[in-house]
Amino acid sequence: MAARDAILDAAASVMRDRGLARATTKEIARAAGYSEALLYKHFDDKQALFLAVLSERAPAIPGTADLDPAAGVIPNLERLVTGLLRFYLHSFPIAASLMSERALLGPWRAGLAERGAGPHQPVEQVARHLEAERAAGRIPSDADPTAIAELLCGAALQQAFFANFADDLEFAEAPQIARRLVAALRLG
Amino acid sequence: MAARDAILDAAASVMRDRGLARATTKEIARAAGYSEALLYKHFDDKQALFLAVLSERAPAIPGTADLDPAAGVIPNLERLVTGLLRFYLHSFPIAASLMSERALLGPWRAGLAERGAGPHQPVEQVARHLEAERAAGRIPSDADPTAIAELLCGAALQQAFFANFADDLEFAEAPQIARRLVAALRLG
DNA sequence: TGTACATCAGTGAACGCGCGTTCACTGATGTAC
DNA sequence: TGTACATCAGTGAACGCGCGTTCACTGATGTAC
Repeated sequence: MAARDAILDAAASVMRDRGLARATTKEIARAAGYSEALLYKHFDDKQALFLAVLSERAPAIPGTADLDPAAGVIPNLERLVTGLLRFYLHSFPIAASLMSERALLGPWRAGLAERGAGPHQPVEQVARHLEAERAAGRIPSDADPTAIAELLCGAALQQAFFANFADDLEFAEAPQIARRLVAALRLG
Repeated sequence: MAARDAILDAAASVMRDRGLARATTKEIARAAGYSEALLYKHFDDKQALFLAVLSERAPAIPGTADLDPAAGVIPNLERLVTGLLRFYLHSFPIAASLMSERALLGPWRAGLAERGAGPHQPVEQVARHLEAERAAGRIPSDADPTAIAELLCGAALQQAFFANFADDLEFAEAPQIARRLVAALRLG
């Protein structure tokens, strides 16, 4: 299935770099190094190809697995938020584009629901992390894990939007932004 | 200029309801009640029409003007965030769509810059409000106005994204969400 | 007052183009006897 | 071993369609004398 993978990779990169509107079958085939006709041997139609990209080429949500428990609450939160910034930077353009393609939004939502996923996932991940920290007495007992997760993920999403708007795909200042956002919560 | 206004209104509503991808000249003309040809008497081309919608039909950013100073810091912040939730709910789909139309992003950015506007505007507005509150000693002196504004605006943006994703354009729970987000900052 | 012309909002019908999709085909490789 | 056929990845060229855009035009209103 080398061709199928190449097509998915090409589609994902064209969607990211040129935008959903310019992600035509011609452009994707050219990027993949195959004919347009071959796309239709591997996918029923263009929409099926897009949905496959969405489900098989979605960037991984930064997890809490690789955090060092000894590092301290704040540095760990900062690392988590830095990961979120990078995650949203890459996934936002495509996810946002779907708002302009109502036809794709429904099937995408259904596909996510089937896999038990959805746009709330990062929030839930961060909220669970914060609950554990609170249970361990490392953040104030009156802190609201879900609301704080919503604030952090939301801010990360917005900063990713800014970076995309400014066409800054390096996003070198991600760690500083993470530090500033976490500090503002005054959890220490 | 009744026709021009009708066309702008129609374009804005089609962009919002059907998405940028379905906002064709035919669809817009039909919604406006005029011929497609007339669009080109009022706008050079489709892109010029879109840019005019973006600059002349952008929803107003909720200001601090109509806040009651006697109401207290927290309720006022809650009102501000409720306004932001509604603002992002309406402006997000179109702004996000532009990520899929790279050709429109550059001119749009230029147009915003010319008017001294941009996606940072809500953040700056909220940050200025918080600065005033801090200066008046109504929130802790170690609170970071800009970072808190980024958290609140970001969270509002993300909740608007969720609502659009779920196709919930009523967004009845906006005030509760605002209350939860503001409370999590523990500024009281 | 009538008349001749200018202006202007607005349109129906056509244009070329690029899109997604399909079709009939090729050529290499596998397989049965 | 050769031979006949099946399978399979892949393609060039065409298809119809809907898009943005333009064109030649109409009919109402204004204006000069």
